[in-house]
Amino acid sequence: MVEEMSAISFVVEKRAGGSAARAGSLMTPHGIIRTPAFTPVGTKANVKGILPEQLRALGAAAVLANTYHLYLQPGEGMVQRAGGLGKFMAWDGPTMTDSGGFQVFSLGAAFGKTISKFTKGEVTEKEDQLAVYDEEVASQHGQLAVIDEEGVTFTSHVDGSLHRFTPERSVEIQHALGADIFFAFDECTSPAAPYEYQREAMERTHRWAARSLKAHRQSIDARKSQAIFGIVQGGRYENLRRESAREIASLGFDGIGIGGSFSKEDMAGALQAAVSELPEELPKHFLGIGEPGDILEGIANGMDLFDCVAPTRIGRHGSVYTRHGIIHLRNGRYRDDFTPLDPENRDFVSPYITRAYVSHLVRAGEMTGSIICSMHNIGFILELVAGAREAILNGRFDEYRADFLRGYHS
RNA sequence: GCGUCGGUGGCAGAGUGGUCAAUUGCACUUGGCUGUAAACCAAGCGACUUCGGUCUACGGAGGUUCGAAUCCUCCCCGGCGCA
Repeated sequence: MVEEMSAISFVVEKRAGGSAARAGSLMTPHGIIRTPAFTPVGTKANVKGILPEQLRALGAAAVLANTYHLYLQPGEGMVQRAGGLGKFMAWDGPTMTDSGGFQVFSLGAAFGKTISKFTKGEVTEKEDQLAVYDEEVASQHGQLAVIDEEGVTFTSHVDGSLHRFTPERSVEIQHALGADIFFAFDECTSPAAPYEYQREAMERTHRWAARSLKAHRQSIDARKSQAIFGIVQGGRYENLRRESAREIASLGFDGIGIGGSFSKEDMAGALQAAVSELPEELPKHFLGIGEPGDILEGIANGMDLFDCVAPTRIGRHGSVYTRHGIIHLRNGRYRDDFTPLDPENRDFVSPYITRAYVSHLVRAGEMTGSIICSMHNIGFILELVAGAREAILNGRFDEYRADFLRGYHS
């Protein structure tokens, strides 16, 4: 076997005693990411409402952007001419790009429906029927993405034009975007899809993974400056997760992404099954996760990297994380609440800004309210994850996690 | 004083004889949001209810009618015009 060069390197520095949690360092061409780490999502080359220097001040190490969105607007060529994603958005730290695989889901099976990455309880029969990709269903229900063996055909949500992604095309675009780490093109399935479909999609994702990797290896330049992560799928089924992990691990990626959908109850099991089949030394990214509790769950199961839109989305919509759970600033009770956003949080936003003030801004539709909440939430999650890393290094992660959860659900 | 137009739920503003407890927007209340079609989406928003309804409501008081937010009379209030 030929020695494969990689643009990144990862070392595990400390393993927790009671769980699979570990602390490490991920060296990238644009700096070190101390793990576990949370990377804020900057889909269209910006973290909504937040400037790069503010991100840095909040403690973010890296930013994750999106291939599909940047391809449509402003086009990967524009980003390339700017000198790559980081230069383009004036972020000098590490960058990552998602492959567009999530849009196969969000513009496909999930289009026009209420289903998300997570199921809560049973899925209705109607949702179940619509949870797989089918050209006929697509035309009937207005889906913007239709899948086949070779790739995915998208209708642009921006202007309705028709586009085609294949694994090779996704890699080509991601090379132009130039992030330090990017993902193989995959199919993120609906949690409502039945077992048979999860298997079919997973196997297709494996074929796409091999094609993505092959396409990446054909570019000597890209291999010097960019790393590629393969994505494990398999939905909420442990046997599929195990099988997928084995297959993706065998291909020789620089790192692993755990993708797809779960039901809340089965997440830990699916994760454990996948991790048990993955090489210890590879960095592992839990795609699209998440909520504080889910991040801690991920860390406990050996995840090193996380990304999620939740901090900025719920923040923009007027909700913030606190040590005692999420609060909705739109609620009437906060109009006269002159306490800080989260009295127990140390980030630079919450100690100085009152709930009453943010409540006013949010009610008045002022973007500053959304920005404050987004900044606070990103700061909160970054602090949570940084605290987890500290705890792992000090050998008391389990205690840290238990303490946090006790407060969060009180 | 005369003429004229108008007074509808927190606000704006539809409706002009039954299908009106009253369209719609905003405000308000509460949910939701996990690799961002999302500064978004959903539900509720007179009172009581055995959930079938019952009662009180469209400036006020009378009246016409089987039936009135809608038609008539008087009164009160406001805009505009003329004295």
